[in-house]
Formats: sequence, structure tokens, C-alpha cells
Amino acid sequence: MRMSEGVEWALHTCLNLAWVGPEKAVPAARLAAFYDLPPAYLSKQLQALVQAEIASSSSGPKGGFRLAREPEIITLMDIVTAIEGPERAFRCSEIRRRAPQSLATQGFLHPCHVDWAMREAELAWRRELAAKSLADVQRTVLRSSPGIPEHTRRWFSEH
Amino acid sequence: MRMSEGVEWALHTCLNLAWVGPEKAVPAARLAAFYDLPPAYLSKQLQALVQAEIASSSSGPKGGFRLAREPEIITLMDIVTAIEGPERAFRCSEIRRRAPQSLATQGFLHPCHVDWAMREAELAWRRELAAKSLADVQRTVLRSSPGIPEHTRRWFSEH
DNA sequence: GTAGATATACTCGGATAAGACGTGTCCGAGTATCCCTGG
DNA sequence: CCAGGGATACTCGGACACGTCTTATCCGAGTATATCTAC
Repeated sequence: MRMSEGVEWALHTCLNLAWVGPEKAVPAARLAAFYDLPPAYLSKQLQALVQAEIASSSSGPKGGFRLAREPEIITLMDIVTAIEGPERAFRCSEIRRRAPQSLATQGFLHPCHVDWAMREAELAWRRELAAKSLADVQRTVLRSSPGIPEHTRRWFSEH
Repeated sequence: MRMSEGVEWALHTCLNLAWVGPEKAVPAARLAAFYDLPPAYLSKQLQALVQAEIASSSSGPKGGFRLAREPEIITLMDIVTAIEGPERAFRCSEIRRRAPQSLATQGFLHPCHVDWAMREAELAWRRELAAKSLADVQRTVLRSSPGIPEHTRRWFSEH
């Protein structure tokens, strides 16, 4: 089980967009340059963020990406789901129905208990991610490195 | 993010081994036949379970697999880790160190906050899985379908 | 009848291919800006 | 001086290859059993 590397990029990029603020749009190429990432590929991730209505895009000169909502109402779960898709990590294929006894015991009438246990664990994970907003992360960063917001904002203003 | 299908197979197979009990060894081919799975591939998953000391194997006639420990002290986390490996789903590549400002703000002295949030969520998931033992699942199954244990045991005794 | 050696058949285990998904790249469509021209 | 039209340059967005991991398979090494033979 491996999460796409794009998730890390998306999270940090959303954070950068949050520092810049919604007034100014930032092109994908510039967002990529900040971390020295492949611009075309980051662009793909940004598309996903737009589709999920986390970011909004505008074309042409002075165009680019900006956050579509306030950081306070963007959760880490939103971002992860946007990149990874809404599918669960564990996918129950109802394997038990192929068991020779499944007809005799009518096991398929009840929900799959293995699936249920896995679902519950994954829900705990989702709950935890949904409880943390982008603004929460901003506050944590601000506490440990107060200079970062201004530095970042300034870097994206240059050029 | 997608969990290997082998995890589902391993979970159900461990459950079957639990019903059969540790007295009798069951060959991989027979375990595969129960759900009509590719025998050679399930064999590979079983190898992983042996390496994780969840199951034990024996060669030759009357050989096969059996649980190495009591179901009470085998957690779902153990099984998932055995198949998927110990690696985390989200892997922080310390992307922030490539930021142009990282030297100025000495951001790399503090832990990565994005990573920390993701780690915490994944820990919640692991905790949940570690809290559920194979015996717990057995009890749930027993409650809803009391016939299954005996049916399963009998099927593996035939032939 | 019993014990030992041997042949046998069955098991696992690691080395070896095929397919799916994530990764990475490119170029075309669209748009806001800027400039130029005419009034 | 001002307004409108057009050219321009910059942006995103979807279509197109590459690499890596999961999936799937096979065959050889090893072992407990059962048989056969000799005592």
C-alpha cells in the first residue's frame, strides 16, 4: 500500500497557496519551481485539486491557481481524496461468496466481518484527516517557524 | 492508494486456519481451492505470513500451513503488515528542504508538520487494526453465523 | 514379526514472466492583456 | 484624448509514452510417509 507521491506535493502546494492568499493567482510552473518539481506533472495534480473544488484556475497572463475556499474549511482529507480518489484502500471483493459453504450457511446475508473491521480502521484514518484543516497546519508552522509565511509570500511575488 | 488484494486473501485464509485449528496442517492448494484462488499466488502470500511468524509451514505429505500463534494474539495489523510490508503509506520525502527559503528560515530543524499530521492519521488506522485480533473476528462471525466454523472444519477434513 | 533402508509422492520456496497503475511529458485550445489604430 | 479591435503571449487541460510495482506462474529442493527387504 503506497500513497501517491503527488499527495505530498499537493499538500505542500496548497500550503503555499494559502500563504500567498487568494488575491493573486500562481502559475503551475512557478509552484513547481519552488520545490524543483516536474512542472507538467504537478500541473496534473493541480487539475485534480480544481476538479475537487479545492483550488480554482484561470488562464492567460496573470492566470494560475489559487485556493477556492478558505484554509479553515479545507481539510487534509479533501486534498488526499482529490489526488488519490474516493476509493477505499481495502476493497472487499466478497471472496467469501466463492466458498463452497456459502450457500448452505447463507453467509452472504450478513455483511462481511473482515470487511467491516477494515472499514472501521480506515474510517478512523479518514476521521483523523478530516479533523485537520489547512489552517491548522498553517498555525503549527507559524508557531515553529514564524518567518516562513512572509518569506514564501515574497518569493512568489518576485519575478 | 490501493491495498494489495492479497491482504483480503490472507485475512480470510487466516480465519480458515483458525477454524481448522493448529493440530492439522492445510496445504496451500487446498486453502486456495476453498475460494477458487490461484494456488501459486496464494502460496506467495502464505510465505509472507510464515516470515512474519503468523503461520508455520511444514513440507512433505501431511504437510501444509497452520497458525503459529493463538488467534487471540494475532492482530489484523500483524496480517496487513505481513503482506503489505512495514512501510508507511505516506512517505515524506522532505520536499520542503528543496524550497529556496529552507536555508534562510532553518526550516529543516523542525519536523515536517505535513508529515506529522499524516503520521498521526496513519497511527490511528494502525491502532484500530492492532486492537482487533483474529479471535475477535471469529467471535463476530460465530455470533451471526454459528454454522460456519463446523462447516469449514469439515470441508478441510474431506479428501 | 520387526527394524532399517529405500523409493515415492507430496509439500513448500524462490526464481521467473505478464499486466496494471503511477509517473512523467508534450502540444493544442482558450483567454486576458497589451498595443495599435481610428475617431 | 479615448475607445475599439486585433495580435500576442501566457495560461491551463487533456492526450500520449515510460518505469515500477503488483499480480500471476512455474519448476526444483526438501521431507515425511509408506513400502519393501533382510534378519
